[in-house]
Amino acid sequence: MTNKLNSNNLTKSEEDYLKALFYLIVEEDSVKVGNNQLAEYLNVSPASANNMIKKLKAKDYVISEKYGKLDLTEGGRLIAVRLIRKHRLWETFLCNYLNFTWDEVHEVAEQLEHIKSRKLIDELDRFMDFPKKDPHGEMIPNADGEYAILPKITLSSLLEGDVCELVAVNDGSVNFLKYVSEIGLVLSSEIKIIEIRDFDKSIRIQFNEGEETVTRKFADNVFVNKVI
Amino acid sequence: MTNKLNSNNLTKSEEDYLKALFYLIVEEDSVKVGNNQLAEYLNVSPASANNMIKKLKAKDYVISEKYGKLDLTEGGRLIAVRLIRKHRLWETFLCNYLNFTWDEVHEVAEQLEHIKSRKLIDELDRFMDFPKKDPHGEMIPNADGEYAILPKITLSSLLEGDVCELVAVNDGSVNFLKYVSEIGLVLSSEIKIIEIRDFDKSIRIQFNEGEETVTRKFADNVFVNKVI
DNA sequence: TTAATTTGTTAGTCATAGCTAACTTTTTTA
DNA sequence: TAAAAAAGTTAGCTATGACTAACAAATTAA
Ligand SMILES: [Mn+2]
Ligand SMILES: [Mn+2]
Ligand SMILES: [Mn+2]
Ligand SMILES: [Mn+2]
Repeated sequence: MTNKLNSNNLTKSEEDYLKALFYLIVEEDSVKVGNNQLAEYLNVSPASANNMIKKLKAKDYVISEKYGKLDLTEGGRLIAVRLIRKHRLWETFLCNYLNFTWDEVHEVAEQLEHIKSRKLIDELDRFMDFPKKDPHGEMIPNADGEYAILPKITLSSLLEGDVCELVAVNDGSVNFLKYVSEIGLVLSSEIKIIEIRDFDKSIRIQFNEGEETVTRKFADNVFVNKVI
Repeated sequence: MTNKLNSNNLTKSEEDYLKALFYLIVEEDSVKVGNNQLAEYLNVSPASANNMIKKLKAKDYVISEKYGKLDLTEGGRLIAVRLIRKHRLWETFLCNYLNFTWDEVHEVAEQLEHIKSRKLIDELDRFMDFPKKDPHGEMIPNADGEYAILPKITLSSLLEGDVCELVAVNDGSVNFLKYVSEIGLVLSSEIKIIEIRDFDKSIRIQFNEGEETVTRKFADNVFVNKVI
């Protein structure tokens, strides 16, 4: 019932809070992250988040002034990046070796990322020959916690006539991911913007498998590399 | 932070208690299992075990009368067997694909066995082509919870002149497992009993890689198949 | 610049899962 | 068969991490 094991001593909850903070601070472009924002992201009450932040401050993973915004210390950031590394490596393993589809992996990876064993994750990395990207196109941090964030240009930021390549999807809901695959899009699909309709800003796109009209909300969740 | 997911709803602790009960009742030959015995096995206080047993009885996984011995219901047994299946499949994966040695796998499998995903474990099973035994020679239950217990004859039960094959080791400590490999024994090694010394019941054995004298305690933890 | 709204904090409660100390029942031993 | 020992139970405590309700501070709008 005791639980020391490898490296750090954080609980699953503490880890999830640090990871959430990292996403809000680094991944999303929200400059300042507040307590209630964190609470909402994690689906907990503001009181719960406040409570946990207090603990993480005591452990020196988080900094903030009373009533002020939140920030991660270097230690906190490192734990978060390692979690993301584990999460993405597991997702890659599930997709590439265990017949999971890209919309099925997140839920299970959310559990697997908390397994404490340095050797496990480094060997898994080696076994897969050090993959660079996860099934959603996101970069996998390396064993030293180095984390390359890929430039995030959304499909919705392009103009009529532009051509781009699908590089990643916003690590989103099962619904969204299923939708993307169902219309025939996959990572590295080449997409041309045919028309942006004035009426509702919906976007007509063309790609290998045909043409589709997608909403702005859809396009906001698709990251691309502009080609033309 | 919520945690429903696949199949059952048991906590890690509840699962570990059911698995422990299963080992004590089925694997070991102790006919009757008591509360304090369970507590000792799990390194918790008798009060803690008693408390958990109460919960597991309420959930209909355990049966016992007040001050009486413990038993698993069919439901409790099934959960335990599924845990053992997961534990042993993960140990097999760690050994055969991730360069873990047989003394390193248990600790990590103890965590991995609690990951809740039917698909994950069945696909892992398929990926490894449905292995029958784990790295310690123990049988892996199949997806239906069918569990073949292999007959457990210990090396210590043999007589001078007998020849046997090492089929399994008692799922034991890192110290023991390291010792076994260091003297050169592996699963399916053929072992001949050269002499049982009267003085201290120590046993002189001969096998491929040479000769060794082992204690009775050692021989109690080695399961064999008598050949001659 | 005051009032309303949003954001953050505190206090107190609950469930889980440990613990110790004290007690009761059962079993063993003398 | 009575006393001692072992086994099992209960009560009451702790820590973690949720929650709600009430309150305080900061920000935004009137
Ligand atoms: Mn994910
Ligand atoms: Mn998680
Ligand atoms: Mn094991
Ligand atoms: Mn376990």
